[in-house]
Amino acid sequence: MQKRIALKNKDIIRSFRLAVSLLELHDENPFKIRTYSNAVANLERLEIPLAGLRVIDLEHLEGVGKSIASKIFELNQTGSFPELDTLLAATPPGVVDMLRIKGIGPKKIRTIWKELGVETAEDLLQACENNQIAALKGFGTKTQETIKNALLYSESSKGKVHYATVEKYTEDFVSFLQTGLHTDLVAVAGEVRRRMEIIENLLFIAATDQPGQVSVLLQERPELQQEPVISGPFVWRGRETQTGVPVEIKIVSPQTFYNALFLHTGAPAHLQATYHDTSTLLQLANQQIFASEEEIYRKAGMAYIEPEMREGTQELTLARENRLPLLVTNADLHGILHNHTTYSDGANTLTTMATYCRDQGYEYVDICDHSKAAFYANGLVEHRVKEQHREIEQLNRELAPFKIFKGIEADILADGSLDYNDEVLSSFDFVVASIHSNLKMEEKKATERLLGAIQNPFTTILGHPTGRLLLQREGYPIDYKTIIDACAFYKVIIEINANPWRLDLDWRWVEYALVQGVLLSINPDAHSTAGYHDMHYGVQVARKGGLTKEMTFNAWPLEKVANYFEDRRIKAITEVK
DNA sequence: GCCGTTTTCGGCCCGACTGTTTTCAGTCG
Repeated sequence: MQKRIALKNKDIIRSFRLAVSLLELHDENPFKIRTYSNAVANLERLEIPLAGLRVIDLEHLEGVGKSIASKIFELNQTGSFPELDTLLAATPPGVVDMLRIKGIGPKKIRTIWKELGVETAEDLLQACENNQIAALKGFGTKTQETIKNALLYSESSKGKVHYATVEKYTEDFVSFLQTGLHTDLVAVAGEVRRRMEIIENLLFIAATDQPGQVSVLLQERPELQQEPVISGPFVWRGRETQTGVPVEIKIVSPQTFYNALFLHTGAPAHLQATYHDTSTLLQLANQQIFASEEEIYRKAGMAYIEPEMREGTQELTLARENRLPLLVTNADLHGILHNHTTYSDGANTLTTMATYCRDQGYEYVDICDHSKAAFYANGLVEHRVKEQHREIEQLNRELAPFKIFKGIEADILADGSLDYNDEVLSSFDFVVASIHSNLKMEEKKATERLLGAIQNPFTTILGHPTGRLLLQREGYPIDYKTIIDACAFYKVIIEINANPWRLDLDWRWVEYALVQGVLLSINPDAHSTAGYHDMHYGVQVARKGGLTKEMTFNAWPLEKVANYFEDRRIKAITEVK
């Protein structure tokens, strides 16, 4: 009997996306490919789980007919469907991997594969080095460079993961060791404790008087593969096999636990900081046993520094002068800005997005669907803006005192203008301006384009300033100081996009923004109710950068936010008259 | 492969941009 697998909608969508790419790669009927793409677009907007549906129910879904319905059903039964299996069997795995390369699509990959016989990333890099790619018809030196850069970027991302990928794992693993070793003295240290956006290794500190016990316990963790050559009696080293991330477990005596935790949390620049003019924190923690991290800082004559700030930048001076900021917390947030609904490319309806947010205890939610230039994301043409506004007004009457603000994520066009006229822009409570197209830009071009949007009186918030996707693509280069200075001058709020793939504005620029008096808003860019939970990651990087409650726009209460939006909107209308 | 009929087969088909061409295919969002 076949095992029934309960797939999530996104897993099903992922399989169909792969099928689309493979069909294109194998030069199948373009209309068939379009149909699959349409089905994917419709499935993305579905609020109900596909897993429980019968074939006959599936056939009634928009864009889904007999064939696709049975494929969805089959996916749920077996995890695949015959056509996908056939396509995969006809494609070398290395060629399937190439589909992930940004800047080239299935057609170009087909040419490379068929003309040059290239079937792996290594061969592809070699072909770039040998100038074979540039020589292909329809290719040139620029395409070859694009491919080479993408391969090198992907190579440099190997064995690294987003913070969000390992957070839950590290928490569970700490509990596991605490239970097994009968102690509370187990903690994650290193990059994870510092809440770095990209994690290159997992480091744990475990206190026990019986070091041998750790190896015994780890036999229950098949996902952890030891590398005996680099391990020892007081350190276990190896890898977490699902992600490939290196893992290190330091085994210490209970007395030295806090010293070890301290020494393995701060970045080198933090530990090398001097206190009382001569000694470093590193020396201090190596010389004397402490019963807590607070005690270490006290001894050094500094205020306690939160782990996420221990990077060796401005936090040491602030701690010495007892001027450390009181960092924003999840509990400080009153509302959630920048969210998508089924009006554009979100998975949940306006009502669902709003009531969910209300039920989580927030005072307000801001809906920012895509604007009309984002055709691919079903961006809102003018009459649909009006339609959405009517629905928001109706819901606001029903849900009061909870408030839905009418926002939009307006595309910043190539010339820095926004893609609606002033009249339409003035109909929103506020505007998030973001770049989504033509991401290949020089720093000068990108900075000027952003400046254009910042100078638009209707722009309230600058969305994900660099467009980066961590571990997947670098953002366009920008002159941070110029952008932040302009936001200060034109009173534009900067978003800290909380999606773990973005975390953009980068936390390294938070302090500079605060010094210039720029407000920051921690926004999830949620495309479903689940997306709201990304706020947590945004708060972490914001804290890392030193953000306070006062300077976090969405930590403001409803009335203050409403007044801010209205004042700004009226000022903009007056300005363009 | 789906849809919508003039019900059983024809039509479906974003816009901007890049990099390659010398008029447009491929890619992206």
